Amino acid sequence: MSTVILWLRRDLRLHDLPALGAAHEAGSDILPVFVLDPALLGDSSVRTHVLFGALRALNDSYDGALVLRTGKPEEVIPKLVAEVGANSVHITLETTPFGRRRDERVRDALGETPLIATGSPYAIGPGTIFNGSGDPYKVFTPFSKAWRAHGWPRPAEVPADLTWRRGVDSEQLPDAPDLPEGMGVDEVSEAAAHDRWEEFSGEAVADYKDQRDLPSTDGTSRLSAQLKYGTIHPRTLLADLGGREGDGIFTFVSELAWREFYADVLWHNPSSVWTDLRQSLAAMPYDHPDDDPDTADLVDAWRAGKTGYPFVDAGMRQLLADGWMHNRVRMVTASFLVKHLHVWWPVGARHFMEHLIDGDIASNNHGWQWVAGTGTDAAPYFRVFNPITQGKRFDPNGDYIRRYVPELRHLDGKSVHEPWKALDGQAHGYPDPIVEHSAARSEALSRYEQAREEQSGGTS
DNA sequence: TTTTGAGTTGTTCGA
DNA sequence: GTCGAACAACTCAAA
Repeated sequence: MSTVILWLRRDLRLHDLPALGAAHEAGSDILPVFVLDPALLGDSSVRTHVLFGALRALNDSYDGALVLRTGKPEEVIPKLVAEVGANSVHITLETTPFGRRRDERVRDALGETPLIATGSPYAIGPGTIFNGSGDPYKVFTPFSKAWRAHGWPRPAEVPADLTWRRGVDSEQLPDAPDLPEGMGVDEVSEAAAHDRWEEFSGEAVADYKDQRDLPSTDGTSRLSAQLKYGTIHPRTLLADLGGREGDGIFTFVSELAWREFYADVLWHNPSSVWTDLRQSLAAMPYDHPDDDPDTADLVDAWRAGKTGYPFVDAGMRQLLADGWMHNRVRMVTASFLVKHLHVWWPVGARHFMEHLIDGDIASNNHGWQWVAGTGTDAAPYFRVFNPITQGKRFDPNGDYIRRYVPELRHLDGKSVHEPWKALDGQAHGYPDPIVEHSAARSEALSRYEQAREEQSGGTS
């Protein structure tokens, strides 16, 4: 029996894995391998921590057959092919700019041995859905309609008679980086993903439309990190939902569609990963933390959750405490950095990517571009989130704020949204606002005005 | 080709 | 307090 390699990356599961089926159909023993690529492991110690947990769980579900190797994939994979005499390497298609370049290098290095991609991390692979003119969609709503109309493939079955290739040397998984003191993150594994999905899809999904915007509740699916690592696939979720209808389910499916939309946008515009997708605000004057100590201080305060705006600070501290931030609060904190502190979005996107266990480059960076007004289907420039109003609307009783900002726990109810108005006048170590809202807002609008005049070439 | 309707997530102001 | 209008202009998608 010959050997085929199953090189795993963002697909750390056993079930509903088309690449596994494709490898099996080659009629050979399967050698599953994960490459510990130093270029990736340095990105985020939090994500490295959850990745290692996911790999341990994967090895268990693969009956101990998973092989680990450290190094550049374009060196490790061809070497392993030669070592075990593999006749092909199977992968799930990678769609990010980094992953596509890496896979091309590996393909080149493999020479005659084929690198075969089956499936993708998405229900419908990026580069599949086009509008009536044959162009990629640039607006979410029509994309999502076409995406729904296209339909989704059925989940893939686990092959009944899998045989793993045995006797190949594997490295020990290194110790995972320690999490910061007091930090707790959700487990990322196929079992944890299915447990959470079962819990969420049973009842909570029906209330998703109403509950998803309230960060004090458990109203979201909290599956983002599982989807990022592929411990569960969106095709599985969509199939489970089957013909179920309702506002909650429709809204949840829309969120899956957003994930697919941003992946599609990035697929067609790889350079938009760290640069403005649209050039309409190319002339925007930003403040730069690397050039200006005052701006550096403001950005540091934002990172630490010490802006003096409770809803913003709760979010930034949730990120540091849990490796995750509620979506509503991601928008508010991102808007604050860009529009209140006047800092270019990649500065914030990098911070999020460093700390989010779900750090997904397409969703994260295009979410930031949406906020900043430089992305596809972006928010209009005059839309500046009011961090106080957002807190009052989406955390009316202040429970979320008190959970993450202990200095404010002595304040009851909604008084927590404006601690400077508190009668006791005691700061309890909580900072005053680092910028004044209406002045910061006016400044943002005036900079946008400058950028637009510059862009149009006008001198008025 | 031209036209037309529409576009995740909001804020502020004034009646 | 509530409510509606204004905030700009542009691009996209489809008829």
